[in-house]
Amino acid sequence: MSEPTIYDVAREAGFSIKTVSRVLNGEDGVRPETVARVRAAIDHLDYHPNPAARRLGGGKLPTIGLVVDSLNDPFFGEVIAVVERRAVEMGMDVLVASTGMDAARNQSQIERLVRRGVAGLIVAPFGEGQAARAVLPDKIPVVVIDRQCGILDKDVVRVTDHEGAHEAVCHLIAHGHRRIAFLGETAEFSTVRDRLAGYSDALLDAGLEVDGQLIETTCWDADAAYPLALAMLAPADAPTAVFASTPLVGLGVLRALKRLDRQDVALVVFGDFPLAELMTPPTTVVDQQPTALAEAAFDHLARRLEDPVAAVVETVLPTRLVQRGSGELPPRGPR
Amino acid sequence: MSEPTIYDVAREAGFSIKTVSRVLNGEDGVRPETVARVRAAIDHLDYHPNPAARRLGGGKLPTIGLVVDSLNDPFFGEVIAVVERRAVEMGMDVLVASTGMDAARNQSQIERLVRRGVAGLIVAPFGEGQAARAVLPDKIPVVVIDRQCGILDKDVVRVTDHEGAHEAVCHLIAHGHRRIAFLGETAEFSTVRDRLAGYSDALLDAGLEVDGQLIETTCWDADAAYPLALAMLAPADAPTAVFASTPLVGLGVLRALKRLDRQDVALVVFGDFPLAELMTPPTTVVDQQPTALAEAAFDHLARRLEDPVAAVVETVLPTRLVQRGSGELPPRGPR
DNA sequence: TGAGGTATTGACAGCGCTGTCATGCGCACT
DNA sequence: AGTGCGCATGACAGCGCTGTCAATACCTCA
Repeated sequence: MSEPTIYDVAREAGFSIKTVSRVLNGEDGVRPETVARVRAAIDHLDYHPNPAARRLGGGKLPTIGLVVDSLNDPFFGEVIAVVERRAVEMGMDVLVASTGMDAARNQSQIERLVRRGVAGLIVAPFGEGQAARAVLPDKIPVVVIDRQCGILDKDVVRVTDHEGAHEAVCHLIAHGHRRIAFLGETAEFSTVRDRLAGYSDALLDAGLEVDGQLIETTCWDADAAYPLALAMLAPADAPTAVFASTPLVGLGVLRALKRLDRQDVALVVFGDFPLAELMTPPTTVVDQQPTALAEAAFDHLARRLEDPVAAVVETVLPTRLVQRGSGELPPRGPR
Repeated sequence: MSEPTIYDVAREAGFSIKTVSRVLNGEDGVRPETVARVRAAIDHLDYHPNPAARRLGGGKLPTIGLVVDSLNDPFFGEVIAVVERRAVEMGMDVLVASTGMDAARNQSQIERLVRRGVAGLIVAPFGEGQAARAVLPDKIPVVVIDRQCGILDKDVVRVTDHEGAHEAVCHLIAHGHRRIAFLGETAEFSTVRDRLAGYSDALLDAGLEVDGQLIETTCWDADAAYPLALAMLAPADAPTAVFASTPLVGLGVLRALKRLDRQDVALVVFGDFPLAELMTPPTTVVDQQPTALAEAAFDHLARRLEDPVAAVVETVLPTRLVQRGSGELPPRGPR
């Protein structure tokens, strides 16, 4: 009635549990004929090894931990979907954890997953440098996604934040804009700093000055971004274009534009979002391909699961400027 | 160096492991003074019980399994976020699994989670009736969300699909519409059938006829809905209003409207979505409050975790018509 | 023919916990 | 003083697996 155990398989196959264990783990030194007999017994009984027992016997769970800022963010939604699909393909499952942008919670979540015995971790770490590094475990493979945070001894998969922002702002400049706002989340994220640097460099490259008045880096989420965007766009000398460093910030900006009933402000958002093409005008974005990022992260994790001492790699995926209309608006003349 | 075990705690506290175990599990028959000493030892050593060992000793993992159609659907994103937050609050964690709208995968995913030893399951079941019921385990608590599927012996949390659709279509009728299209995913979902029934009833209540030409129930996703919506809206006698039975279908409709450059077709979407208010015109929706639904589902699961034989309850949450503009458009006159 | 090696398999302990049952103790009561 | 009981605690097996080491059979080579 209850689940078959390794003893049932051993009895059915006519070998000891150890031999069954060997077959299960693909160890060699077992005669092919024996392997076949054991396999047949496994199939016949529909046996599945008990992960808890395996773990107790000194192993890891067939489980991957995924730690992200927020589980309902569309960007991470794509990541979760990809990671789960890939994990299931290789017989593993996925424990999810959110940090809620809180350093303490970030740490406790990671510790919990490690104690659970996950085999590996994919993390969008919250925080910076030493502090961020310190909470990442060393005993199991970890792949860092989206951010770098100065972590040198872990595999990292991220996108060309600087270049993507640079390209976007150059694009706006090429369309005649001179006063371009930057709205970002907290500068605690390396991504935001890199994108800000790309923004600044683009302005400097064009011989324009970087005006601190046009830079806002406290837009924690869309709700926080909205009033800040309103304030930024209200003055008579308001910027003629806006660069939003994340989709959530972009959403706040779009709300502000809607509220002000303005369709003449150019906008480029870093990070694509589902309904961008339905905006009026359709929103030009820097696509960071969350799917490809997640696939790459999983590839790295799978590789390191096989070979824990493989060399550390940092993968930087290219971004892609998707012109849809909002980024190609000309600057509005003075009122 | 490695994690402290129950033996370490026992030694530190000066009791046997069994007494520590009793304290850990809140069993009574332990002197308060002893409890305090054991607690102190636990804190001092920063001891955390090993879930795998617990499970092996005949228990369940402190883990909840969550099975949904798709992990990057915004609706389920909200559900995941709520479930994870609540789970972590009570010291549990969350294994996620997606069915990809595939009955076989639905079944294998559920089986896998059960084998892993999750303590409970929250499932948006795929499929119908007996078949759907058969894959749900009986040994652990299960809460069914979003759909009913004729499952009578499990807690269910869903919304007023029929009433919500009825209200939406009445709303369109009240604004003068007579030819109203229904676009839905597959009729395999009870939700879609219920919403279709609400739609039909609203028409009949108003003395209007139900025209099969205006009903489409094969819009699996936004990509499938788009051409179907285009076809539906192309003819000279096209409907003047559309009711989309899910946000994904609504997205397809919005794309079609954008493509046709029509802003005069009334639209109500069942299910809110993040950028609805930024559409032109802003999209009127039937809000199904995914957050409240997830909270209720978790409440039920927590209750049943404590009391496995509690009476089965079905919670039906109200929907709310959110008027934003698209649902209040008047019918366009004949061309 | 016998020593030594290799290939294959098995016996058994132990992972960290919980369940079962036993033990010891102090108390009320006869 | 003797009996019985309830309370607090402990000893120990067992959950299903893997790691270590031993055992057996069969070869090879001298």
